[in-house]
Amino acid sequence: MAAPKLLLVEDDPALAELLEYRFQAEGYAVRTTADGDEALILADEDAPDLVILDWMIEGTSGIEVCRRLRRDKATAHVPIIMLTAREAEDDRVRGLETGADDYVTKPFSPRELLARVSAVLRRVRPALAGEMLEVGDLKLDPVAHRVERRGNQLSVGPTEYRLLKFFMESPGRVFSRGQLLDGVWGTGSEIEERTVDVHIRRLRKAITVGTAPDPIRTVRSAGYALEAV
Amino acid sequence: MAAPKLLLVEDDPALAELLEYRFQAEGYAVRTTADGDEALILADEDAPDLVILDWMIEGTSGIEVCRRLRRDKATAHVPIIMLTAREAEDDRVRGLETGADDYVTKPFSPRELLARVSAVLRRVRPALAGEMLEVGDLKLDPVAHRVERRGNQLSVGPTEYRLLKFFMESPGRVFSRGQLLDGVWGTGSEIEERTVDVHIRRLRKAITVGTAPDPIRTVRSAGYALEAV
DNA sequence: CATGTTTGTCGTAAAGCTGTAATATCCATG
DNA sequence: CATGGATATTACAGCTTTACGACAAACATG
Repeated sequence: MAAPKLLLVEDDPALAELLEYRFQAEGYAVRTTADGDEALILADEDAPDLVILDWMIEGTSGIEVCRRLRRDKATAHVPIIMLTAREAEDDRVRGLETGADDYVTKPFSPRELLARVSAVLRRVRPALAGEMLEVGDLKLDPVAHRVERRGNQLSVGPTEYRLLKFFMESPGRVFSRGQLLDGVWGTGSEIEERTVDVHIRRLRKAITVGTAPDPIRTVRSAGYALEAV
Repeated sequence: MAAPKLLLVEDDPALAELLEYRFQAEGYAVRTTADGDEALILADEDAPDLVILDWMIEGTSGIEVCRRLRRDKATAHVPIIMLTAREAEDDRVRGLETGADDYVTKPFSPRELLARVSAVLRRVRPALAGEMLEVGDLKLDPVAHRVERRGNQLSVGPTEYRLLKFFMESPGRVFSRGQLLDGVWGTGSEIEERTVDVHIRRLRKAITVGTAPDPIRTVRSAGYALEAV
């Protein structure tokens, strides 16, 4: 999973450093600036997945930064979480009206901000919040019903799709043909165990990309497993 | 524009009445209940566009209501704003982790809650807020009821329009015929699933412009999805 | 009320998928 | 290296799902 890219705009050095540290520890790629104008430049260079924006910063004000981010097509849909003083209800309302997605009032705990960032990302970019299955170079998006390998869209039939999804939910684990029949075809299916072989073959064929190695391992007299390649 | 449907779950009668009044004045269709179990029933009968959920209610707790809404496929994607006591940071974090989209801490002003509701709806259901929907080269203006593609004005029938709008609110996502019937025709419609095919074909025909590719993807034995082309 | 549009359903054609069986190949072991 | 057991591959007939065209009823519109 690519690390979600955050842009942190905060002019209190102590708070900025604390947050940067915490977010990096959680697997986010963080860039930080104390200045509104610089924030706009950074956001324009490489659009972040989410902006955390202190409302009271030097230079261009938070509200103005928010408005300009929304106006620029490249960043119009990047979610923004603003940090405001507890008392300033007006700021909060104005921020939401300007197009901020959320606010967190100071003082807040890093844990709360983390939960909020993760909630927003989950909503806006499900793929970034881990609703996507990844095993080695295989990616499966259950919402879009898509499978991709090394950037190539794969065309996978219904049964092969279910089979692959089943494997990807337990990477590395060996399943017997009986277990696969139960898990993929449904308990009590009246299907020949040998038929599994055929679908494994079809799946292997479907996920072949160039010279990439076969990620499905045959375990003689036991079953099959999907390996992270 | 159809009035956005809110479900308000609040057991303080005074607050409930106040909010109901304010939201109706702003053009929302509000249903109110004080009880968690009843909330689930109401939400299931007719999925609201947004739920405002007090964390401390009688009967089933707020967190449980939230979890169950998320678990039911029909309401899994309905945004939830929770109302919490100011001090209870744990509740807020837990709420966000459970799948709530936002929280507002008590006491709050109705104006702030209004701003937040509108912000959430704008983000999750842009069409409800009158914003332009864009997916690939398709543009849909919910206010003017117009659809255009690559500069060409398209002529789209009523049902096809609703269908397209529904798709454009969740680009890339695959919907089963049943989900489409619920979302576009309304819950509990007594229509043949095969009929969806026909409307898909009509929609495909309506959005054909020159040699532009078909943005509607058929996912065999699963449904259809609109792709950003 | 006449006219054109929209809507849901059918029947059929076309496309795609599935399970099985027959055959070839692989592999561990004596 | 021969052998028995297990897996791989191929072909195919039957089945399921989707696309398409046509139609009558319902609806809207002037």
